[in-house]
Amino acid sequence: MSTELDKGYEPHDVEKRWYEFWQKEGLFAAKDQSEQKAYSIVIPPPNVTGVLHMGHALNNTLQDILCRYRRLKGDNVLWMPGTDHAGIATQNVVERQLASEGTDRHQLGREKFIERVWEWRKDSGGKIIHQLKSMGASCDWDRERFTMDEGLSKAVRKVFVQLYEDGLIYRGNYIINWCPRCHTALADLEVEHEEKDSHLWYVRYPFPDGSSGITIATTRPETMLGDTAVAVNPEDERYQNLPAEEVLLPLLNKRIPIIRDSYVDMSFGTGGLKVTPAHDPNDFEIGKRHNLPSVKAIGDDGKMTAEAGKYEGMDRFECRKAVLKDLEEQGLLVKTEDLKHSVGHCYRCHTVIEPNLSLQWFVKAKPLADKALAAVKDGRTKIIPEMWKNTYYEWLENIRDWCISRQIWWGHQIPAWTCEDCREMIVAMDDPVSCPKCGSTKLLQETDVLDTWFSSALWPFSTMGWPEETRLLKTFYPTSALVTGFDILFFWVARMMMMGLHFMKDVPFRDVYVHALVRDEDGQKMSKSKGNVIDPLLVIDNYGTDAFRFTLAAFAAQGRDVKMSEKRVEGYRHFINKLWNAARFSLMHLEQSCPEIKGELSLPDQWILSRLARVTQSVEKQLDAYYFNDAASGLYQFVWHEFCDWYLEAAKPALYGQSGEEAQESSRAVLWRVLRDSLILLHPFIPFVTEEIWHKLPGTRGSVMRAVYPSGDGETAGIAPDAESEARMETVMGVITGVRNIRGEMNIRPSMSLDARVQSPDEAVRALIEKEKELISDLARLKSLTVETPGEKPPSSATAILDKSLIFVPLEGIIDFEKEAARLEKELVKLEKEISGLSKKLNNEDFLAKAPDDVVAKVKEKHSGLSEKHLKIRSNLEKIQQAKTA
RNA sequence: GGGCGGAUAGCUCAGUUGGGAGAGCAUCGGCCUUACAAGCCGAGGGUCACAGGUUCAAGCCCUGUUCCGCCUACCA
Repeated sequence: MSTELDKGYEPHDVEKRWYEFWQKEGLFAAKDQSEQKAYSIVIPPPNVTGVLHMGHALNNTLQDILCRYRRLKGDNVLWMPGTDHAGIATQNVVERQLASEGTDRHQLGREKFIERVWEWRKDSGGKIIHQLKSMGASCDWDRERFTMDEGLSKAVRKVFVQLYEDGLIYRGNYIINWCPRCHTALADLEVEHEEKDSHLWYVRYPFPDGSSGITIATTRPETMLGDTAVAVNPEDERYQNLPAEEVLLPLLNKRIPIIRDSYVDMSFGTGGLKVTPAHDPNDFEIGKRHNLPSVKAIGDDGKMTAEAGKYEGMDRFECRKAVLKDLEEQGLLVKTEDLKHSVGHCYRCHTVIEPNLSLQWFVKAKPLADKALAAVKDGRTKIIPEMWKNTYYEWLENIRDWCISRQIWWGHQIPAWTCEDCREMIVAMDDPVSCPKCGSTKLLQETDVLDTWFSSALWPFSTMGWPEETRLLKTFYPTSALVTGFDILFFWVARMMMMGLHFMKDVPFRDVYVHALVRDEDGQKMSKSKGNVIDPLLVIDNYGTDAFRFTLAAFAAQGRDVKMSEKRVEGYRHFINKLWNAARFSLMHLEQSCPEIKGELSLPDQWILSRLARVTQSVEKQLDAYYFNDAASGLYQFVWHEFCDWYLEAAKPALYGQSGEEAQESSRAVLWRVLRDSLILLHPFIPFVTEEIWHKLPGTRGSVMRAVYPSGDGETAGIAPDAESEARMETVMGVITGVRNIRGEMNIRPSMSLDARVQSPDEAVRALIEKEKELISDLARLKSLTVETPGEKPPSSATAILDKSLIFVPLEGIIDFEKEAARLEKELVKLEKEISGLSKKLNNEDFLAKAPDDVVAKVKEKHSGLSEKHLKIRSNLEKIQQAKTA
């Protein structure tokens, strides 16, 4: 294989090639059983109807980083992929398809319709899986699951039956959230509330004799057609001695009772409340307390029922207008006020929700929630960042029963049958043939299906083969981590906790890492209607997957939203390219050999190995704690500013053989080592480019995914942080920077070689600079460098100060005295500010007495250092000013 | 109504034990220096939202205020 690299990195064919390679080599595969440490993550299953958006991109990048990192560390990693059947959403998609063909599901029939959905799924469902692959996701694809698969359906059924037998599932008539468009009940969570400008209408319900009556206030006048009472607070003095105990319901001219209930807020409106038990949860409760009949005036299709009299068949919003118009004409509309109130919408189709009385199935949530609550409180499951714990507690502590039945066709049909003869309810694992009570064979299966979230609540164990006792479960349950957005903390995470604890007797995951939302660059939520959506696939096309992934990781700080803009991705593409070119340069010097580090190392060699050891340690620490951004930016800093900017430049003479063969050998060895380790460290973040370079790097075999993860602890790795080399290198870099600074400020072209003199009272420093003379001269572009004890300042020279040393650059004929004076003055001002701050501390007796000794010593040292520096600069400035006037 | 988060350089944000205010981008100046102009070298830029408090010491801890964002709620 050629070791030549192209001048710029071209991601597209590289990505495709390596992804296929990884799959072919089975590098994503988990072992059912292994000596290795187990690490597992189940993917938050995207909707089978879904297309990849920024949220998925972030979510899966983070999971992939964790999984690739753990694999490199030698763990047996299972990343379980799959999709969710998304009952309502999928049914909607196929129904739209039918509509375009001029038919609908009722014409087709249930069985045929389900077939159609499966067909749709085969053809176009699961598109998102391919898109995840283009993100580089290293899921164990051979294990891909779907919530409607046979195995998972069995798990669903088992759970339903057992919960029913445990008394945790019941059926009953309650007010639920009804979506008239999707034609199904929804859980409370599935209703999205939005503040809307609306009105509060005051309507007079006259007494039977037509006299004054009671005026009520309502935001939904159409529901009055289902009113069965008017309520007032028993304490309300305005309604103490009424001439009648009934009023006439306008428009329908029906007598309804006046009831007294303390629920009524006397301060709201007129203190009169219309009661519609069939269309309002509160009214339903009041109705129960007072034995009121429930009248359903709005049907399941959102149109008025026969109970609505002449309004029958009218759409509910049309009816509102008609009712208001009629009331107005009859003089019963007393007044209209503006009112902001929140209106519930269907989270799937955004239709206004209708609270509706209906026979549904519910999960009794409290007993399950208590366990889920305890597991986080006692730390069996950790939520990261911690602030989400409160949100989790808050919800579980106030949980209400969960409506799980949906009046759609696509989903797990509820395994319940009613005997037509004796009305016995049968809930069973196997379809019953006859009624166990009366023996009748006339059994009718419940037509409702279960909420999709019911099946996804089982995901961590149903995907691993439960209810069978599989080896997979034994190896990987509880999973190590769950990575998810906070928007499904309740929908999914809390419910998985409840189900996992109930059925597996253990939490479903050790850690829950909750990441933020991806927003646009102005912090707005991305949405199609706003037109600010950035398509991840387009980003990948334009910048490459690695650049995109690195951007996501670098911005994924805990507890803060990720603001995404293409410009940022572009910035990180530059980083990928930088790495690419560093590799290109390195490979020119590495040729075929895979050298071993031996012999005496140069200072830059020692330094870069120490820095490598540090970044290795810190990346490990950061990833273990889910500080993705810190890990990413630490690597960025190391690769670009330490490896490329300093090490490669410093190592050039040695690499080009200008310092002898031995130096060339050892610098090659160090270069190889640093590049190799960097590739491994970077691989979880940017898998493609690292794999590509890995294969060009001599001395590597197979995939970088099979590499041994480096460690920076010296013991096992041979490299360790080395504070002394770092300090020495810092001094050297300080001298170089000092000269460069003078160059920059004096506008001296880089092509001009300079002389420099360093004066230092410190013998060790003089020796160091003397020893590294060549390196310094090279990087600072000096033609001579003299090292001496402090003495006379060379005439017409610019000065830089490094600790106790002075760096002079003689600029005979070049120096601009004005400029140099200004430069020094600026430096003085800066120093004075710092010194005065430190003096203030040192003059404070309390500080000296109470602060820890090491802090005091540090401040003292700093103060004296800066004071000395100040003195030197001032004397130089004086000389410059003399020279200026001379 | 309840709760949570945020306010730090022009922009986007780090700042995980209270002791140095930092990065990237943008800006300005200089460079085609044999990996990279998608680059290199250098520079400027801050009342850490506001007001108090604790402390020898506060971006960080406490109290209050303002403004943004989000979640939650049976507000007719």
